[in-house]
Amino acid sequence: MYVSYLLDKDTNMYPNPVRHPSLNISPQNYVPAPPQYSDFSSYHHVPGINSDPHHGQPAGAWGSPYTPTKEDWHSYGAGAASSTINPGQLGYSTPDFNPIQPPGSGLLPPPISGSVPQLSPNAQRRTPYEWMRRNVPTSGKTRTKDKYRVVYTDHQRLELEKEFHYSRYITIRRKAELAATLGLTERQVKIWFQNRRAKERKVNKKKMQQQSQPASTTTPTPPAVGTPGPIGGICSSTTNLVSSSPLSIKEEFLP
DNA sequence: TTGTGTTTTACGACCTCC
DNA sequence: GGAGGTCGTAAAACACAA
Repeated sequence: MYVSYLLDKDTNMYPNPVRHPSLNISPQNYVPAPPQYSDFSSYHHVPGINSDPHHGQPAGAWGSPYTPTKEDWHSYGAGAASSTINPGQLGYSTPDFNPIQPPGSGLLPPPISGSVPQLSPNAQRRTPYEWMRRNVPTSGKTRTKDKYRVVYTDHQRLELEKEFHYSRYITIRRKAELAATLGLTERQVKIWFQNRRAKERKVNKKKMQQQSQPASTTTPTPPAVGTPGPIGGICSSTTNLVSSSPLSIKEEFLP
C-alpha cells in the first residue's frame, strides 16, 4: 500500500522500481494502490510507537482537527534536544538497520526474511538490507566537510512518509518519538518535514500549472476542495498549503 | 565510463508567534 | 529570544542516456 505509494505515486521520486527492491513487503500489508494518494484511504497508522493520542484517531483526512495538548509543547522543553551527534548515523552502521527497533517489533511488519527472494534484478543487493549498508554512517559532517549529507534508509523514509501522510506538521512529541525510533535527530526529522512540505508544494505548483494550461480539449476537473474522500481531503489540504501562510498552518492546530 | 538532469539532505536568511 | 515556519540554494546521491 504505502510502499506502492513510495514507489509509484511519484515517479519523479522513485522513477525506477529497481531503486528500492528490498521493500518487498507482504502484499496483505501493502496492497498496490493507484497513484494520486488514493492509497492513503487504506493507510492505518501503525500504532507501534504511538503514544500520541492523535494516532489513535482514524486515519481520516489530514485536515482533521488536530489538537496537541499543551503538554505536547512543554514536555520536551529541555529534554529531548538534538545533540550534535547523530544517533542514526551511528545506529545504521550495522547491517541490521535499526538496533533500536528489532525486526518485527516496530512500525513495519517484520522485515523481509532471507527466504524472500529478491525481486530486483539488481544483483548488487544480495540481502534484504544490502541496500541499507550503503548508507554508511557519517557523524559530525557539516557542509564544509567532505561529506555532509547522509542518505536516509528506505525504512526511515517510509516511516517519515507515513507520518507525513498522517499529518504534514509533526508535533513535538511525535518528532521525538520518530527521531528515537528511526535513529535520527529531532532536527533531522524537522528538516525532513520541511523539505517534504516544500516538495509537495513544488509538485502541487506543477500540477496547477499543468491544469491551467488549456491545451487539452477535455476540461480538467479541478481538485475537489472539501471533498470528504481521502484524495479530496489531501488535495484541499495541500491546496491550502500552497497558498497558505504560516498563520493558517497554526490554525490547523487549533482545537 | 561519463555527462547530465533530478532528487534528496542540510543549511542560512528571514518571518511569525509565544 | 527561541522555536519553527517558508524560501532559496548547495551539494551529495542517484538514474539514465550516449
